[in-house]
Amino acid sequence: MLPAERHAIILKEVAQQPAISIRALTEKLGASRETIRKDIEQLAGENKLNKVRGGATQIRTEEPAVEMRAATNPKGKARIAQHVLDKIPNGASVIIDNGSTTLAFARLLREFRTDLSVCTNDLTIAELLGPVTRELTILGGRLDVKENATFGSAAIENLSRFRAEFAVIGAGGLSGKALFTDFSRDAADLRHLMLEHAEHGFVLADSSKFSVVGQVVMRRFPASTTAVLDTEPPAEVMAALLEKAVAFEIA
Amino acid sequence: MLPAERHAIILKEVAQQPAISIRALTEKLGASRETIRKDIEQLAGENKLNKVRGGATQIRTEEPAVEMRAATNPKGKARIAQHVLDKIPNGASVIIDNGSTTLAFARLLREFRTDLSVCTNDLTIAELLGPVTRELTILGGRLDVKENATFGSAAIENLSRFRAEFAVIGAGGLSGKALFTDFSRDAADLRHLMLEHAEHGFVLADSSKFSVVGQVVMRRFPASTTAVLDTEPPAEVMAALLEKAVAFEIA
DNA sequence: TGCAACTTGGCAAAATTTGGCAATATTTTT
DNA sequence: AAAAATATTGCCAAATTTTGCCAAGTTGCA
Repeated sequence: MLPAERHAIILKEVAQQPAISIRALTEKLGASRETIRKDIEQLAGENKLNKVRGGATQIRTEEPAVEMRAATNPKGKARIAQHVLDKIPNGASVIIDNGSTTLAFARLLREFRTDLSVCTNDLTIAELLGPVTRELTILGGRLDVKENATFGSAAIENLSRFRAEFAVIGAGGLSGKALFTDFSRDAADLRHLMLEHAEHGFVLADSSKFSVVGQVVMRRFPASTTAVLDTEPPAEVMAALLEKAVAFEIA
Repeated sequence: MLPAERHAIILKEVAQQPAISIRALTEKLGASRETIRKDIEQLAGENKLNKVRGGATQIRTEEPAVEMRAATNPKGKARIAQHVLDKIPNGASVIIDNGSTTLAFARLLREFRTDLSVCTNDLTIAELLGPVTRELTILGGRLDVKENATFGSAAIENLSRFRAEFAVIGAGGLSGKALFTDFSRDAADLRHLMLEHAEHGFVLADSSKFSVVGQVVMRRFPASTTAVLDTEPPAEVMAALLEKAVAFEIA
């Protein structure tokens, strides 16, 4: 059995189920633990799968739907939202990213801040805040139906004409290895640009994002950016944040 | 059985039912109580579920009620919409304006045309057509809450980068004196640009617009534009249309 | 024969199981 | 209804198993 054959079978298995154990693979492939282990090591290096103790797990290629994410850790998201809200003065201009955490932030805004100028690519947030903000600008672009938000080059171009005092963005995942990651290149690019186009940026990541790794690694944030978490992150995430000098606060 | 597998199954169970007992999970997963207990502890730490005595419960959140826009569908608008729809081939690109008549057109599209590329400034139409069109582009800009659509210089700039085979726009009023009129400069400008950026333009005006005169007079349409009415207009409107050489059809 | 890939063995680390005991819930008895 | 008896569960610590990782040995192939 050639290595390429094994790799193909391993990837097929991992595509069919969320995880596969080394033990199961040794039987299926007739190879020793160590060989399988090295196969997994290599495939993990190529980002084809995640290496975990005892086997491998599939790399999540898309994040769960917004409704699902909104149901995850609502308390943590609300606490983060309140923390950020306290830092935004009345009358400010704010760029708000698409996502479940930023949606929680928008819900708070609707109740307590009716004098803001808001710019967003999230249609759910836009319809939520439209009636209560002083002005609401929507970023045009290709509509992603699942996210109910716009992305793509048109959105980026649209945003390039816009500046704000604050940017509030989300993240797909936060891990020790890759730090902030996202599930699509489009989203990552747009988010980065949002940070660059604001005087102060906030990156919201609740604890359900810990240990989640998306495919796209976000670029280094501008210096004016602060990450806001709801709980103390795992040790390796904490170490990575400190090493990369990412400013962060715990709500 | 890998931890990741167990976690996935536990979360699936908890998503399906409001609560799940450790006892049931030990049987289903073939792991000991203590392992399950630690799994639940960890997942609860990530706020994926609630840890309770004897098992775990799902995190439930109140979902904001989705307000449904009351949709009346007058016969005239539907007839106009059908008339225009017949002229648009499958796979075409279409710019759709904001408004109630164009909304009727969009409803038809949703049922009969799932292979179009659509560009619109109307969020209601966007959410209606998003799931069924090949691609949907939203024009960015200032959100008009009453219209649930975007307008302003940003929308115009956005549109300047966009071209389509067809444009389907509405009108605020149609009268003998002023011909096509609108209620805001923003809307009129955007509509005119939509016509200019399409090979064929359709201006939809049902009979309820006949005796209405808006504040803003629309500029002369491009030659490629056809007005579509649902009934024969009053004599003076008819005369004006003929005099100004506006192409029109009655659905 | 030489080289690369694979296997085997061993040890440390991590995960899991097991058993015990206290706290809490449930049932039975008074 | 209160109290006692019984069962269940949480939590802790030790024992057991599994796994990772390293190094040495073996196999297969050109």
